Amino acid sequence: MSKKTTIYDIAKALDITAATVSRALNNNPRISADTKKLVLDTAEKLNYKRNGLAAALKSGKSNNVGVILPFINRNFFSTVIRGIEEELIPKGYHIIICQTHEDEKKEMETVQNLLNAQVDGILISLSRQTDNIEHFTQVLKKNVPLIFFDRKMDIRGASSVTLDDYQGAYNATQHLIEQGCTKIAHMTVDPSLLIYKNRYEGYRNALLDNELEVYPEFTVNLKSEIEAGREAARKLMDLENPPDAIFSATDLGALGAIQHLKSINVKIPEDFCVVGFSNEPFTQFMELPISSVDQSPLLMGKTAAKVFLEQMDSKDVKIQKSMVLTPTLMIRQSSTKLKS
Amino acid sequence: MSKKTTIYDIAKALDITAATVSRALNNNPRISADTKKLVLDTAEKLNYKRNGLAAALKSGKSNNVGVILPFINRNFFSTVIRGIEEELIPKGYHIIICQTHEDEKKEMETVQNLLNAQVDGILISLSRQTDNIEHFTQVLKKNVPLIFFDRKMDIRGASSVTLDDYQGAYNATQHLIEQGCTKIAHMTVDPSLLIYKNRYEGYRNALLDNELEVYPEFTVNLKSEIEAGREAARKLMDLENPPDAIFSATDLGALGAIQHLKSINVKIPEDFCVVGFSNEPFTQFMELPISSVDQSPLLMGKTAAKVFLEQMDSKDVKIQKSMVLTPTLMIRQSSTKLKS
DNA sequence: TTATATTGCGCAATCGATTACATTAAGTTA
DNA sequence: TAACTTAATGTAATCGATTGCGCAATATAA
Repeated sequence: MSKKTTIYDIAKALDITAATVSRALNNNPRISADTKKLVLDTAEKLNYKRNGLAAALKSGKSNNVGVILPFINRNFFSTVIRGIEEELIPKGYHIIICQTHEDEKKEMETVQNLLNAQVDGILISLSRQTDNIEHFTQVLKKNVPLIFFDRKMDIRGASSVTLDDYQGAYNATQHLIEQGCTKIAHMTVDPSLLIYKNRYEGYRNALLDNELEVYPEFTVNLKSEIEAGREAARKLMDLENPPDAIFSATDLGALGAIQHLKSINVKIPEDFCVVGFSNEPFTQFMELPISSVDQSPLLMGKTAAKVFLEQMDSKDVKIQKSMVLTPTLMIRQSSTKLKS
Repeated sequence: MSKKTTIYDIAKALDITAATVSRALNNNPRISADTKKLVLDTAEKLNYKRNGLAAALKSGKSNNVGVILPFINRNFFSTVIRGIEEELIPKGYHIIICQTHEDEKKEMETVQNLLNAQVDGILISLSRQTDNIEHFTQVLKKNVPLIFFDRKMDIRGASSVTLDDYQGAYNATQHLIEQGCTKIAHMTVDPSLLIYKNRYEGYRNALLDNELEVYPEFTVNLKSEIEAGREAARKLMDLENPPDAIFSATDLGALGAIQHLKSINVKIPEDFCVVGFSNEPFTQFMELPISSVDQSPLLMGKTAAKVFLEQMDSKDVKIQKSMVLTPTLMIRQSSTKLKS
């Protein structure tokens, strides 16, 4: 276990001081080209590796950024992460990923932990439960960039990258209307979360703009689970005047609904259309591929990362950016009544 | 932006030295209970937060562990991560996740980066390409625990947690045989990777143990993609003497095969059985749920984390552990010819 | 009562890199 | 040539926490 070589070792080898070595390694213009080369060569020879911790301690910059999200094992989130990585790793950052499991308390703890670990920034997608903002004001007070993605909260000083959920929902609903559906139901999850509220509004306004009635009993809340989708579809179809289409705010909900509809021999898409939301991979694998709204998770991650980098580059100026990505409707068989 | 409080601030407030404060905070037995209480109270009052970087620099322990894997946006891997987190976060560790995208060069870079960041340990699932071991011996030389999961390499000093791929494949094949299939084909990916080699061996030996012939043309290599599965199935069915079952080393391969089989009106499971590997979520969502071998990713992650903790607890003693988890065959409709 | 533990805490070095502030030598200008 | 730049490097403090060693005060033993 050979001791790691430090700048002092290099200094000793060249009979100069550690300060000079440090400057040479950092390509400081006040160091002569000759010395730089000597230092670089010796560093190489001695197999020198910069001790990130020491540098971090002194400079206050850890080169770590924290990413907080509800779950990692969901395609949407893991793809966002991939986007973040693609931007940040090449810049020398490390990504610390933390899951909240939709638990506000855990979210608050995690923020504290990351702050103690001296992260240079925090990218976060809110837990469902969260309504406290104290932990976020703490982040901002410490002048640590805070960027929300997907699930945001409006806080002065925090940036955000979100999807235009309203537009996505509007487009999906409009598409169903264009397919000839007139009694369109909506499955939502937790209307207290902004994203679901926006999806509902998009759905609602598309109906209104097309002079279709908005039946309250056509909007059902459910957990984002497949069984819940089945159950909700059952209830909808048991109505006196059942719907002829469903726009679901989640893909699993849509899938559950389709399963129930098939089980009661409803023909999709001939007699019933379904559109989901998130464009989860399975939607295209199904025997009956499911139409869905794509959230561009890769782009969202990259964008959030870029916003973070901007904020780092100009720590003095206070930047606050709110970016909204445009969703893409992926039209598949589950809603293709008419061939266009 | 108030300056962070340090142990010196606490010391000054109580008119004692920072050394005492440090010891009190670390619950050192040489500090009196009274002093400890005072320090703790004052720390609370001044909103003191330990600077992890400083502690890390001094102690050489960063409380970060690196997790390296090919992709994060695959259910198997993201669930392994969840398992790792569940064990390590409560112990105060942070998890730095890095993706190799199956690129050996990137893997080597990543290992270097993590080492420079002074991680306390590295948990890794090999990239497909990797055959170099230099970067791993470097890790071990620095006395940093190295634990492989799922995709391993045999290196002195490194531990591993893997699945008994052989057994999983054997059971799957045996199950197909018990369903009455006699001409069982096998879709594999990259036979140079140990996991696929073992799956092949399991398949092969199950056939041999049942005195079934092993036809070379029944084993096909493919990428882990759905189209490849379709294509491979086409080739298999075009054989003079086509198979009556497929055991695929990947779920996407199985799905692609099923899609092709359906398209040529082969009845599953009546006339043809299919079993996949990995138990990806979609396998149970399908209209025809696909049998698959579950890899217990959560358990794998937890186990790998525990092995790491063990190694940390006894840094002096050299522990090398190889753990093999038992797979579970999830029998679903795609291979249920006979009701048991 | 003297010798010896034990308890509680301070002193100061240390981890490795960074950087404001000298300092020295060489080059330039008038 | 004196006065002044400029270039290149050195000095030493600093980031915040940890820890071996030592010392004083109190407790225990002989």
